[in-house]
Order: sequence, then structure tokens, then C-alpha cells
Amino acid sequence: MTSSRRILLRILFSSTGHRSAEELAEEVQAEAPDIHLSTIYRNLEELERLGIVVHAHFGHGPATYHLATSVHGHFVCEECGKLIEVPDSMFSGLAREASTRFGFTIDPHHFAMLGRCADCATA
Amino acid sequence: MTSSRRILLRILFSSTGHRSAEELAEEVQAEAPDIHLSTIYRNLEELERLGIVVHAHFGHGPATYHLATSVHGHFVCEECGKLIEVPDSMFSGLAREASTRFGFTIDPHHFAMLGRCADCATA
DNA sequence: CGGGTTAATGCGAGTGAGTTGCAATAGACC
DNA sequence: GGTCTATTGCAACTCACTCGCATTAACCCG
Repeated sequence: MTSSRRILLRILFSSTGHRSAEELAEEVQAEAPDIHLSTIYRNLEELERLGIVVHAHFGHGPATYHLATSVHGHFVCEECGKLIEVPDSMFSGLAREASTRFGFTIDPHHFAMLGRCADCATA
Repeated sequence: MTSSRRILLRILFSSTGHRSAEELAEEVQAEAPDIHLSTIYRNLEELERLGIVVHAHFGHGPATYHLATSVHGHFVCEECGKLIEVPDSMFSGLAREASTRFGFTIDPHHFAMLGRCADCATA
């Protein structure tokens, strides 16, 4: 366990946001400016391999990382970018259908479900 | 309507696959080698703006383009990459729940739903 | 059918988001 | 403290686009 990994882990555990690698790098560099972005990427990769963090995609931007202990689905408004965290139970109906009709086991976490939020749908 | 746009449209209409911009460029260039990749991108962008084609993301690779007349959801196996085309009706339960609980209108086409296909789930 | 105007094209360079090769360094273990 | 392996910093590279710009091709009009 190196110091860069320790700092990164602390930051990941200390707040429950969805942050890109660059954002995490900024936070890490606020404490230890010499930690390189590629180190962040490599640590995130390793932490993901170990099952501690996961990443998800919310649109055409960078991936966002968060703790694996709080996996959930995501609804993202295509218009305003609003993010809604969705309990997995919401996907259970789809999961059942996918399984019975295609033998497919869905994993609803990796890509967000796009659409329109309440505000943008009415506008 | 320029010749590059005509060729691209013919290729898009002539087969019903999901192809990346580079793959489309190869097919176009088989007929007219001077058509530049950036022209393909610009034409795809314009055709998308006009509602004739759409693009979707199936994973960590390039976007895939197909005709808007055949929009549907996608299940993609994280392990073997197998693609299953899913009728929109499969998402209607989720759409209803998303709407009643969050006022959110889902668009299940842009990002594939990842998971495990029948073969890879049992293996 | 020639001339003008606008939109589209080819090309190269640029951008965002990572990824990789490699030499230097820091941890972990004795 | 010494050794050995994993990690790091850095620069360079890749992939998938995106953009600026000078050139060219479509379309329109008389």
C-alpha cells in the first residue's frame, strides 16, 4: 500500500459522489501534488480489479468512479444532465423478463439509462 | 445531396447492421476511396440531426450507427460481446416505474444494457 | 450553359480520455 | 541495512473523434 493509494482510498471513502478520474486527481493532488494522473488511473484500475470501486458512464464524458459498496442504477437527463440514483429493485422486472426471454442476466450499473427528467420533459 | 452522402445512405440502408464510423468509412471507401473519415463523421452527424440515423454505445469501443427506423434496445454480453436486439416493449415496465416514481422518461436506446448472455452466465 | 453563392469536402492538426514503456523509486520482507 | 518486487512519474502514444481552413462541388438563377 503506497501513499498515493492510501490518499485515493481515503478520498473515495470520505464522500459519496460520482467523480471522474481527473476530479479525483485534483483532490488527491490537493494533498500530494506530485501524484500523477496516470497513477490515479492505475490505482483506480487496480481497485476496480479488487472489487473496491466501480466505474460507470453517464453520457459522452469521462467515466465516473464510486465505491462498489454503493452500486445502483443511474438515470441521467439528456437535456440538463441531472442524475438520479435508482435502487436496483427498479430493474428487477426488466431483469426477470431478460432472463426468461433471452437467458440474459442484466447488470444495470455500468451505463446510465438516459432520458428526460420531470423538469425537462414538461418544458 | 453530395455523392459521399448518397453512398453513405445507400450503405446504411442496404444492410441492417450496427457499424462504427470507421467500418462505414471502409465500406464507403471501397466505392469511393477519396472520401475522408471526417466526411463520414460529418455526414453521420447531419443524418443524425435529421433523425435518419442514430448511434448507440455497446461498451468501451467506438459508437455504432444504424437507421433510426429500426431503433430498439440492446443487451450486450460483457464477456463475449454478444449483441441481442431487444424490442422496446421489454422496457415498458421500467418506463412506467421510472415515470411514476421519478417523473423520468427513459430512452433505452442510447446505451446498451450490459450483462451476461445465456452461454457466459452458465460457464 | 456560365457565374455566383452556399454548403460540403479533404486534409492536417487538435482534443479528451485514457494507456503504455521505461527508468527511477518506494514498500515490504528479511 | 539490503534485496527484490511493485508502484510511480513522466513522456509518448492510442483511439475516437472534432475543428479550422482552403478548396471544391451542388444548387440556383438568369
